[in-house]
Amino acid sequence: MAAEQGKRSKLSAPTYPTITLPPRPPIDGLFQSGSGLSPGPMTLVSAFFSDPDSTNRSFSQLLAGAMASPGAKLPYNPMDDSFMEVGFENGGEKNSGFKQNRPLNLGVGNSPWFTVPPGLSPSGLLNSPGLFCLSPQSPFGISHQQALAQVTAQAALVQSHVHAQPEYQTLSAATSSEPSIPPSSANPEETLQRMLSSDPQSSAMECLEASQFDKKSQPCVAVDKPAEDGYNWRKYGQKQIKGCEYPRSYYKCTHPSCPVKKIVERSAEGLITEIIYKSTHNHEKPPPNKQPKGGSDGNANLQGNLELGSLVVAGNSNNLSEGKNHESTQPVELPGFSDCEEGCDEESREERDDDEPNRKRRQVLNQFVIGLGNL
DNA sequence: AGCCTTTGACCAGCG
DNA sequence: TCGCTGGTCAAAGGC
Repeated sequence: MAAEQGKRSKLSAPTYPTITLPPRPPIDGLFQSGSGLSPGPMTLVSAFFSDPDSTNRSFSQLLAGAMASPGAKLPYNPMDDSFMEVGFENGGEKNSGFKQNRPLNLGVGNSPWFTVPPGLSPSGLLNSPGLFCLSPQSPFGISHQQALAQVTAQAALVQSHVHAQPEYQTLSAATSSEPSIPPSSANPEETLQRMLSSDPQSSAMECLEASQFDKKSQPCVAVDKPAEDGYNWRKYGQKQIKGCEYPRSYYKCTHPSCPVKKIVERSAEGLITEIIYKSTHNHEKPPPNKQPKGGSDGNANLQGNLELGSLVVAGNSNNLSEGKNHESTQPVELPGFSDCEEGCDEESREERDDDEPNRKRRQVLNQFVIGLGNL
């Protein structure tokens, strides 16, 4: 294992991408409440709506801002069949690789990131009752259908691109030649209209209506679902890692003879910061009726919140036929979810972590995203 | 009954 | 060689 750790460190040391944080004024205003407490997702959403800085920004604007922002991409995670927004910057020197890959400060950055958690499909996110229970027509200024359409369309773009490139396994960086998702139209509403016309999601509102009724009374609680990726996982171990407040969890794919494992790491705040995949699925995803119920996978039992940190993929589930060895792992950071920006070393990260307001901001936004994804 | 998580023990690599 | 550390095993219990 130390060997593995060593490998990871070597492989991910100085060259893997880091993140550039685009301006993020509207979100910052969200965290100005002086309570110091982390509100629940819905509380946060309410705060979002009532915040003076955000009242003039529609949800579509926020989405468009995220998508159009220079670092924003929606990399497709072949293991999870999901998309995440990822932004990169060119290789800031990092001193030791693996552990360097911490999420960027949420609150410190300035971009209205709207992040789809790993394993949570955009449609899943937007279909979630937690999002739709806000109101049929969101105060953001666009309908949930529109939001769904936009995210789904963006996701589809990435998916088609990634699927065309089976070698893709480490969530390409800006430093690579991989084309990124083109920014949304300068006019987000126009973009939405185009997407709506091409990507009808009529079921979304049906789901909304049903879920509103069925789950209205359910608490908006963030549960730990590291990656709802369509595969079934069995937790086979948990280890307290030195220097980490929270244990690292080890999962195996439950498919017979499938060698895939994943390691879920947490930040000091108990939030997931890294999901490391090892090896390659030698099977297709289980059919939907054999997948975990309720949008959960085998990890649903973990406690705590979901933070979107970095995703490390060792191996390529789409690259089944080639039987390549998948020793390499390459962490990929998600913008707005890392404690560390370019050139940030351990020392400066600790300094950031000491920044209590920023830490709380991160927690709040994390919960926001988590809430949307899990409700 | 089957599958899951939990958790302590064990093992191997590294300094 | 030894202690530390991380990864895995496997028994126990829960759902």
